[in-house]
Amino acid sequence: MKIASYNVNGVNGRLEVLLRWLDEASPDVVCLQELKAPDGKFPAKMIEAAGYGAVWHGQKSWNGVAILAKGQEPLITRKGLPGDPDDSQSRYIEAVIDGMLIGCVYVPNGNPCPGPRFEYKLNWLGRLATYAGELLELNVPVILAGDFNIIPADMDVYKPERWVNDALFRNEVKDAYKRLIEQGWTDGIRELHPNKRMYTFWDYFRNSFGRDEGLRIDHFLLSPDLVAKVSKAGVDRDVRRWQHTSDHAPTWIQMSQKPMRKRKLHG
DNA sequence: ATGACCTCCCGTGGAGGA
Repeated sequence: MKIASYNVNGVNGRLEVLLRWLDEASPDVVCLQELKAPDGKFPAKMIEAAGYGAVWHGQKSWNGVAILAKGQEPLITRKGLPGDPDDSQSRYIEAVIDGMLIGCVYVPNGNPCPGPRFEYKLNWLGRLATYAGELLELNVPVILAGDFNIIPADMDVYKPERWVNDALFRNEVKDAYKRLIEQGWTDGIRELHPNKRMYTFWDYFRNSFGRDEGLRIDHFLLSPDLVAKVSKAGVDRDVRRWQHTSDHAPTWIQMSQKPMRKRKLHG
């Protein structure tokens, strides 16, 4: 079972790229971020024609997240990150697929830093930590996948010294990621590739992709019972080369088997 | 380097992205 995350940077503007990638990569589950479309403009019919059921949480112009499942309808369990009823940004959606809880995450960018946008990011990450802790207590298989807008370590950025004051690499943000790991989540990509550069984003400027000046900011956080089941992980870098492509590349993990529908932990 | 490059919007440049 292959589970992917892809910040499409406009689901309608990139629809051709998305559909081609779905056809070629054939992921079982896809978490999409940055739809940049309101609910009524989500291209559900084209995605269905490609063989995928979908649930989505859109927003005009910005943000927006969706979960796709091959050959089935995801069972939606949540729209929006809990913890602030005044937060109107569409950055979280969650669904059950094959007995697994899939949380699709789009963490705020946070730039410029310092400033209100950075404060919003830190606040959002605090709410995510609270909610992620509740998810772990359920003792069911959970994956939090998406664009975290966090560069976890020096290895995850081409020139760390250039990014020290950026909202993606500030200590407060790296610490927020570490807190999630300390809760018991495992970084699925790093679990399989502990020493490899695994960039998932290259900006449009300066021929960043051609020079491989990238960032690893798209992540899979696995609940403890899923860690032993991850057999492969990778980045579909070729997609970043395509015409009219997103600045992110699709990123994925492969589970060696379907997890049990229910699992009881003892002790 | 307030840069570049790309999306969206009802726009004909601005905001947001990372």
